[in-house]
Amino acid sequence: MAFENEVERDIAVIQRGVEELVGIEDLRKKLERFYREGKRLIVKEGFDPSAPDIHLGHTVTLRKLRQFQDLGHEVVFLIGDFTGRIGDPTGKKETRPQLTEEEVKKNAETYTEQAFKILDPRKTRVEFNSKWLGKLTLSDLVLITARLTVARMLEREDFAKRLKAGKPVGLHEFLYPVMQGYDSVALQADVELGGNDQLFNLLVGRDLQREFGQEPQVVLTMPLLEGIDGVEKMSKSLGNYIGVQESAFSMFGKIMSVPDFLIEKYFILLTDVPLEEITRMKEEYEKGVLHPKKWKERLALEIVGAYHGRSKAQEALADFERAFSQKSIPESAQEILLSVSELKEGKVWIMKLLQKTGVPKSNSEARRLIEQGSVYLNGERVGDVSLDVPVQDGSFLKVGKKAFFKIRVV
RNA sequence: GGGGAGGUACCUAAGUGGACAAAAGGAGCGGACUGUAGAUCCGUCGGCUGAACGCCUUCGUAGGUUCGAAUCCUACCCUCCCCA
Repeated sequence: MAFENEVERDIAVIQRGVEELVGIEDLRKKLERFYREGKRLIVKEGFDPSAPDIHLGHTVTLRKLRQFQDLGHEVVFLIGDFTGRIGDPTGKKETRPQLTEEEVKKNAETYTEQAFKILDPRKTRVEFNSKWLGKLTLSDLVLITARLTVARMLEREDFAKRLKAGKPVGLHEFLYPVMQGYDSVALQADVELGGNDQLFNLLVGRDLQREFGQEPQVVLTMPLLEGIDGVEKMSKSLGNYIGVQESAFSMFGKIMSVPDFLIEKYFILLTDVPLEEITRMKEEYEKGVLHPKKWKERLALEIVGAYHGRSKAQEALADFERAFSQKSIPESAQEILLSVSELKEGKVWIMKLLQKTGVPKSNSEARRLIEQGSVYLNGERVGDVSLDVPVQDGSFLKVGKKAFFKIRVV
């Protein structure tokens, strides 16, 4: 076989961190053809337009897409504007609210803008699946669905589980994998990427392509990335996410609060540090030579550096040390504005001040925070709800462990 | 279409006329400890009021009975199971 070395080398790159790779022989064939005839692979991933904030969880597959681009292939960034109306059954969510065309457009823009922090725009094609799904007639749909069976649908773990648990399964939910699969047909995708929870959907695409006489796509899933709680999949709604738009300080801090047992996984999936090096660090950690905090710092530097640059990452580290090791004021504390008229003899009611931070969701919560001793002004605990506290320009407020504020009096 | 079970807070789940803002566990939040990790312990966990054991809203929805309803009645909506 010609180009054997190139193909095997590429496959090794592609396999890093992968959870499941279905159709490795197909992949080999496709890569071989790429080298022989120059036919680039079409690598597709679908994105939900209703959640346009990209976090590190999304970047796991985005980074993989980027690797394909670096190997010379074309990425189709597919916005599921049509599918989004149904809602992926993976989430416990009901049908999603219909987005207007403008909303979809706007979300798509912010979405791709963020995605291009990772993807190469020149090798990315953005598509919307309403383009073909919107044109299907009912009889088209019947013909497509006729190629799949109910038993096949029930193989999906999520459906099977809910069925068994006596939870509802909407008939329309069956259409989600069908439509996603049809996307692959419409795009003639060579590879489809997704999180491991997408495995079923991606496989349907493979089946469907075969039914339509196409070469079946290679299915590649990445592990789901646990969020900073270390348990649940990283997601915005669970609040356990690290957004790619976040400040260096906040990103750094969040990475430091990730449980130790995830360090290796984060390294593999979120950095370009070579696998051998990661393994070496892990061994050192297990031998007790490498302190986990140091290891994690390295991780944070890598990730923050990728989004903010090396020097900003270093600053974030220093700031982090200042805030937590030395328990003093981090440079990057958020400012809260207080006008002179809000002061009485240089004092404000502590509750007022807390509300300004936006941390407590209600006054009751604010009270709780104070009563539980989590509020510090200039390093001194404020434990009494009724206190009026003296503030000046530059006063420093800490709420809980992680929220820092600098007070500006104007 | 017939029969049965059920809808309680973020989740699981108790409660079947007053002591219920509602048991218990989990998640979350906070404190101690620490490395903003984990484990552990303690506290908290609808909202409003410069806070009182005062008020408002919440037990699928809308009405009703009652001094008083998550609990009883009526109608409606939704889900699950069995049969067809």
